[in-house]
Amino acid sequence: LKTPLKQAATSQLVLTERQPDCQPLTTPPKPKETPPADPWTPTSNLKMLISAASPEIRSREQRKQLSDSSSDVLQTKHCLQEHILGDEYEKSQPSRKEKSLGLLCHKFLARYPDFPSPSQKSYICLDEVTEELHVERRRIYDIVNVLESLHMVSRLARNRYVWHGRHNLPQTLQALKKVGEENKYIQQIQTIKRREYEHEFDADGERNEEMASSFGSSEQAEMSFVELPGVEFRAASVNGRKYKSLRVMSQKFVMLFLVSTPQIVSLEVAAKILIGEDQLEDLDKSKFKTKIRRLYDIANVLSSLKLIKKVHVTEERGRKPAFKWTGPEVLPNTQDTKLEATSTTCSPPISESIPSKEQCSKALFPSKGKQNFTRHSSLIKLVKSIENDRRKIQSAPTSPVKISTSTCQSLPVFPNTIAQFPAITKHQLEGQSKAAEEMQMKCALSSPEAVPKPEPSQQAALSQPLGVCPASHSSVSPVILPHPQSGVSYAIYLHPSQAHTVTTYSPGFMLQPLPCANVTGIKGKNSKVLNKISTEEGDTQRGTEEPTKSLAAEERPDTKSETSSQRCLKRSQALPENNLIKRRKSDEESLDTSLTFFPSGYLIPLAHCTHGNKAECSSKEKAGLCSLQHAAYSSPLTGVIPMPASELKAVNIPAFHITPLNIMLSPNSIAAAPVLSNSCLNSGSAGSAPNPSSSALNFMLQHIGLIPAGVQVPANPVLQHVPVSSQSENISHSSGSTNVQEGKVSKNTLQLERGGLSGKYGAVVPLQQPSAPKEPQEPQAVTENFFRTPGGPNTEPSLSANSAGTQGISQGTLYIPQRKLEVSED
DNA sequence: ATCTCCCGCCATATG
DNA sequence: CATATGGCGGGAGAT
Repeated sequence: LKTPLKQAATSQLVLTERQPDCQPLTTPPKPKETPPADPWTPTSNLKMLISAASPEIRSREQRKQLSDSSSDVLQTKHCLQEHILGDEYEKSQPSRKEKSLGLLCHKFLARYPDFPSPSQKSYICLDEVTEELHVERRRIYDIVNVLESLHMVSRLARNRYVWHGRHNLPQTLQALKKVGEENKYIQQIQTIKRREYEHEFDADGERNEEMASSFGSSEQAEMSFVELPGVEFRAASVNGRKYKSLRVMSQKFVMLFLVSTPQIVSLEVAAKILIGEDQLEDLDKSKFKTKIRRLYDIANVLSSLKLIKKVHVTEERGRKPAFKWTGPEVLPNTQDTKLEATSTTCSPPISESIPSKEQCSKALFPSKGKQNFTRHSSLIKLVKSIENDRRKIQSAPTSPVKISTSTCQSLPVFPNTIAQFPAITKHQLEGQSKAAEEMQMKCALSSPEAVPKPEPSQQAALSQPLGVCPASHSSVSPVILPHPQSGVSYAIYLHPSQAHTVTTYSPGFMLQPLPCANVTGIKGKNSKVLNKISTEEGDTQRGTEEPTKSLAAEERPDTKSETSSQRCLKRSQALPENNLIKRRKSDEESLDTSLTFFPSGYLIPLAHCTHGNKAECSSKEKAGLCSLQHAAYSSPLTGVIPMPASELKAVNIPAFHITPLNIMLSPNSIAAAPVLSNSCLNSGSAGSAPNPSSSALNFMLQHIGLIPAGVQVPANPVLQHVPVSSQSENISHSSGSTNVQEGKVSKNTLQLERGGLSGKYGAVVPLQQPSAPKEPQEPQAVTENFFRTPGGPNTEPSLSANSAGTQGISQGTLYIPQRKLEVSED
């Protein structure tokens, strides 16, 4: 009722059919009185006509090519839509796409330089823009609002904006990342995902509880807008209390990318988080829909900026729309002096704009400032959340591992390492324009990404018997599984965070895939694990990487650093653990101190692990950082399995078998994956070979927190299939479902063998390089995910060393239902 | 059917 | 008060 049916009008016209002059409709919009004439006929008719023409044709030459009637109709339609088009002939590409926000945004952006010279500011006059672009004002606001959120423009006065271009982007992103971290977004994501799987929608207290804790209990409406020093909203303008929701949403959305490990965020999750923040009370469906709509709007703009790109995450349930961050990796800033963010809520400081360049550089270089973060609700929340976490931990049923601070501390800190970073960064910055961006990417890439090509040296390392020790850092440790026959060892890096899934690859053998979910009994889980990301759309990405793509699946040196890291499995996200750590950190106030935890899913070369992890890798630091150092790097993967070169390739190949393991770590456990054992390349056959003593294994697992103290894991190959659940709760559920699932499992296995699926399971990374490329191609998507081994060429993953290191982790508990174990192999 | 998301009404903010 | 902003959600095009 409300909206005048434009449709109705349309229909009528259509009926009328060709009307040479569209004119009658000058003011089409409000014919309320013409409701339902024959809605269908006309409409359907029109649809048919349109559909008749293939989309392509339609868009290209629909005009000429189409038959008269159809063209007429189209025209008519066109006229209607654009009431003003006097001469309809011309292009008239009514297709909806032509009017998309994304396209419009491109046009808009085309008007201004990415990096306008500081000296001359460019102003934006909305009236002009709307006119020139032929769009309604409303649309421009959508674009501008998002740009404002990134501080690419700022409003001066009515109708007037200043164009800053991308100068502020680095700082903005850094600030956003920081805020995102402080906001526990990582945890929130986890929570949401977990819940999703557990029970689709059950509104039981448990859930609420969880939610509540995860999202700060109080839902203080904290719609805060993150500002940069020189770019705050001008007093005169939009400052008031209006929340600028689109702006805020946009920033939060971006934060999600910056914070999550694979920098992929599904709309669904984003929407939930954004909703949850303000009001967790009603999970209204309509609200959700609206949020999604808005997210699409934002996403379109961000896509135009090339900051994100659309992808799909495929889960068991099907594929869901998501976006992947393709923007610049955010530097882990260690301190921010310049980058402080202020919430709008507070009185906006009015500061002068600082030359962006300068700012950037300052920001990059730690001047050691204190955090200037303006305190805002997020901090408060943080505190609360921390408390909650602690509480949770303590009370946790399964006695989750607590991360002992001491452990962290024990790790050596290598401040120096960091030092290097800045230099690079600076360098990058200097070249501001795109060149700069590219450079960054390169830098980042150089190191770790190279996963696909392990070096020979690695093999050597592998061959050595590894010590089985828990890695020093809790967060990720490699698990090495001996492979009996092949003699190949695998290292699996478990990531505490979400993954929980580990994949084992067995060369020549059968593997059993254990769907995590099945094993675990948790439905959702696997799905996550399984999802694969396909990037089909990537529309216009910058040329930069194209060439690379062509490479075989295995190696694609990605150009983008971050990308690589993200590529890992889809599933995961950040772990709660990380947050914990962070929090603690924050509590202590010490910046880096000793916390070492790796970003989720990162693969760390053993050798370097120790230091690598330390600060840089620590939560915030990004892979990029690590990469720079080359030594430390991490791969976002959840599970990594190193194998001999020959095998490596196999991984890519569809044919090989992969057994996914679920390892679920208790949320708290930071621990890394344990190194199970190793076998050497040659070990050969024997399953019987008792390489890893079971006791040792158990010890490790327990140590790491992968299994509860009481649980014993058999020392044989079967182990490989051990699922570990990270969440205690899950475990419980699992037991029940286990049986049923088993059947399923087997099925899955078969499928796996067929190929294709490989990608879906956890990430497997071969440590060594495959000598011969067996199967060249796998869908890139899959490959990408799998092989993101960090570590550049130099990096050698020496499993041995690091793995042993972690003692601190001891507390972790590995939950492995025995049954599952049984199931697993057989 | 689902995913996208355009369109534009209308509440608010601004001047 | 007239406009400028921009929240919001219906509903239709794209797949």
